Amino acid sequence: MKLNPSPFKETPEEAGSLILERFVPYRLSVLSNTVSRAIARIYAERFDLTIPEWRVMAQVGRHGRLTASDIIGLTAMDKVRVSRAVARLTAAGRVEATSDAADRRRQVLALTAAGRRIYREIVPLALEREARLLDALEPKECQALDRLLAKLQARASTLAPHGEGELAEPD
Amino acid sequence: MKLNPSPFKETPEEAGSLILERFVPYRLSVLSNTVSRAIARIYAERFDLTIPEWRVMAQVGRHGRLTASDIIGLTAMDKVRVSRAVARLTAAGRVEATSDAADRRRQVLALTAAGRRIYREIVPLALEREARLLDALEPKECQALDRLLAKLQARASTLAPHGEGELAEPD
DNA sequence: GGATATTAGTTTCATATGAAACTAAATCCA
DNA sequence: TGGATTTAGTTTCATATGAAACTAATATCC
Repeated sequence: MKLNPSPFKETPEEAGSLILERFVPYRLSVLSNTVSRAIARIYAERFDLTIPEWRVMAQVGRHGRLTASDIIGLTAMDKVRVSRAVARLTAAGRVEATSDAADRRRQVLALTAAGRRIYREIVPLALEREARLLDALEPKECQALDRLLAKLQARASTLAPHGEGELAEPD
Repeated sequence: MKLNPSPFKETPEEAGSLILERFVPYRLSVLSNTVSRAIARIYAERFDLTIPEWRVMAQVGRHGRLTASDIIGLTAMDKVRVSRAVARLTAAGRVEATSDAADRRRQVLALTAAGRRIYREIVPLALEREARLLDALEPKECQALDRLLAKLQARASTLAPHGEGELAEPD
C-alpha cells in the first residue's frame, strides 16, 4: 500500500526530513497536555481530584452503579489506575463500594451524596472549559474535529501495541 | 461572550450532561496516548530512547548545535526533563556537550557520529508511523487537521496555567 | 569594583505510573 | 465433587515526572 504523504511537508526540501513542530504525534501530545493541564487544575484546586478520579466519577455519575471492570472498559485506563482512583474516592467518601452479593470479587460502585454534589458542581465547569476551547473553532470545524478524532483514534488503535490505550507520556 | 455550544451534544437530553466519550479533552488525551504509545515503542525497543530523548535528538539533529535552553524553547518540555534526557544521551555517547567558552553555564549540544547514525535511522521510521496514521484521512482532512491543531493549540495555551505546556498525564 | 539579581542547569523529594506478581472468588471440566 | 483455569482487584517494585531548592556563572546597578 502506498502511503499518503503528509500534506505538512510538501515542499521538496522538507521531504524525508523531520520537523518536530509539524510532526503530528508531537503536536497531538503537546495539545493534549496543554488542555489536560488546564482542566486538571480545576479538578485539583477546587475538588482535590486527580484526572483518573474525575474519570471514574464521570462514569459512575452518568451510569449509576458500575464495577471497576466496567470503568476499565469505559475509560481507557488500566486496572491499577482505576483501583487507585476508586480507593482514593472511597477514602474521601465520594464513592461507596458494596461488594456484589452474586460475585464477591466484584465491588459495585456508586456516588455518595457528597459525590453527587461534587459531580453536579464539576460537570458544568468541565463543559465550560471544553466550550471555551471549542469556541476557537467555527461550528463546521467542530464537526470536522469530531470526525477527525474518531478516524484517527480508530487508526491509532490498530497501530498500538494492545489496542487503544492510555499511558503517562507522549509523542 | 456567549460560548459556542459543542456540536457533539446538540440533542436536548444531552445538554448540560457530560458524556466522557464525547468530551474533547478526554478524547484528545486518549488519542494522543494511543499514538504516543505506538511510537514510543519503536524508540524504546529499537534504540533504547525515551520520548524526551527522542525530542532532544530531533531538535539537535535538525538544528545542529543547540543549548539546553534552546531545546526547552523548542520542545515544550521543562528543564528537568531536558536535563535528564541530555544526561542520558551523553552517557550513551549519542550527544556531546561542550561548555560554551563565552558563557560557561551553557552547554552546547551536538550529535556524535553514533547519534547521527541513529538519527538517520529513526527519522524515516517516525515519518512512516505518522504517514500510517494520517493515511486514515483524506488529503483535505489532513489539511483540516493541521489547521485545527494550530487553532486549538493557540486557544489551549491561553487557558493553561503557564502558557503552552507538556505534562505527564491527561484529560 | 563589588554586592545583588538573573539565568543555566542539576539535584532533591514527593507523587504518579504500569508491568508483573499476587490474593481471593468464580467457573470449568473430568 | 475437586483440582485447574480464569477473572476481579490489589500490592509491589522500578521508573518517570515536576515543583522547589540548589549551584555556578553572568549580568546589573550603585
